[in-house]
Amino acid sequence: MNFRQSINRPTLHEELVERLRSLIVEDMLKPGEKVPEKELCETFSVSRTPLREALKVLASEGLVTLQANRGARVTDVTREEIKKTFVILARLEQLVGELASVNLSEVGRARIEERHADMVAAFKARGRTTYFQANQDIHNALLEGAGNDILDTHHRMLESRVRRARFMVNLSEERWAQAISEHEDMMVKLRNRDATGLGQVMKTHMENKLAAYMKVLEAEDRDSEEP
Amino acid sequence: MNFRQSINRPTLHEELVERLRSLIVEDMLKPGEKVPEKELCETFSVSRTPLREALKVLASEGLVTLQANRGARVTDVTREEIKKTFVILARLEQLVGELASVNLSEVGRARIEERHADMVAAFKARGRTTYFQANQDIHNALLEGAGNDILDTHHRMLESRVRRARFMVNLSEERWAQAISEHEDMMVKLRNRDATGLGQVMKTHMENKLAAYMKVLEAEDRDSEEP
DNA sequence: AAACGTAATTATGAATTCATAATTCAGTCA
DNA sequence: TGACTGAATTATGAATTCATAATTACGTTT
Repeated sequence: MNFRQSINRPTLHEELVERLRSLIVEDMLKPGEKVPEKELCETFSVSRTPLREALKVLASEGLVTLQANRGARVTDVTREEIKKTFVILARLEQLVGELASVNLSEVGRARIEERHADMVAAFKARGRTTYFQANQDIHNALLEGAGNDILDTHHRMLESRVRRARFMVNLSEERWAQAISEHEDMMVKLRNRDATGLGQVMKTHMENKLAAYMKVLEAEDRDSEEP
Repeated sequence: MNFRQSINRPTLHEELVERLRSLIVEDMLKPGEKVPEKELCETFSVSRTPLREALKVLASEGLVTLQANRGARVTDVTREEIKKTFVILARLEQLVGELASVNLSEVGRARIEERHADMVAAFKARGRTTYFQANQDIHNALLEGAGNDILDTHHRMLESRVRRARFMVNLSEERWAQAISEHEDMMVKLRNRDATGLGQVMKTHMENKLAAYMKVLEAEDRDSEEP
């Protein structure tokens, strides 16, 4: 039995970090927008102290930007920063692949295979939400399977900064098909416990995501130039 | 002229994050030790609010561990966690090498060559402090030269957790010579702007540091078994 | 004397208060 | 009318206060 559950009452600021992170990642709070302490205190019915503590933590993660005496703003992640983040994420994903190949249990692998099937089905039915969810589950399972919690922490930090970008990318039908093919490849490598192979595929997978994202942005740029 | 200096007065909590981080990294506050808010407030003559904000930030970096209603303790980094951190650092170093090869200016490279010469001289004179400083400068210069500030941030976070370990490692004369040789190799690769090569060497450099560290620990274990 | 239970003390999480920097807005003058 | 000045307002950083959880100290019981 797990006694932790009953005892573990998280502190306010911990909960607030989660809630605020969600608000930002889910795009309820838009980039560049100022984060009004007062208003948020009312919505969450807490005082400013724990809220400000939470903002400090989010700032250290880079999700919000603090200016002395001018409060917090949702960090407006520039295109350049997104590139920089993806480059790092690609390497971390590679490491995740290598570690998961070795450390993931057979049970864990089987579970991933299941979710992979769900994902392919969602692709065929063009069910984006279901697809995103399955995709997320697979990546999380691999991350967990890698058995390196510190890697997990930093991966999550980096990913939260570019989450919006990742949503945009898969809008393209072409990229979607490519992503599925890459995932098929990942499953093959995972079945064979091919550490180097899985690492390589996952690195490329991420690099292709960046490339697709940049392509989308460039298309947008062209559109806005000639109205 | 730089006007920033005069205007930029960092907030208390920002300064405290720096001060506390130093205390932990420089081993003034030992792992496992509880961080007494009251005492620190007096030494820094600030109130608890900014100090606690700083602790929250350090906790999100993993340098301290918070327990609800039980305050903060300096995180006692286990051997396992040190391994996990080094594994990640090795990959980030590899990326640093690849990026620096491409992005570092010739002026920057020349400066690193100078510091490298200082480091070799320090090695020959067995000047550990000078060696450590030059070594640190080289790694920082490469990190900066990579031109990816997000990489920089995460690298620093990870490094601060294992700083003590890195100091221990270079105590061995054998490892010291090996490290110098690896650094020579790095300089060659950097001169040739061999991105893949420099990345590879830096990855291996870090992996060897871990190996040396583990060797030291195992020797200690043997010693403690048979007193 | 050891172990348990309870009261006193201390430390911590969170709310509130206070001082000051930033912003807004009204009034003035060109 | 529009730009500037300065007072009023608001928002923020930090200190203080308050309520409660955790720890310690003490006394009781066996």
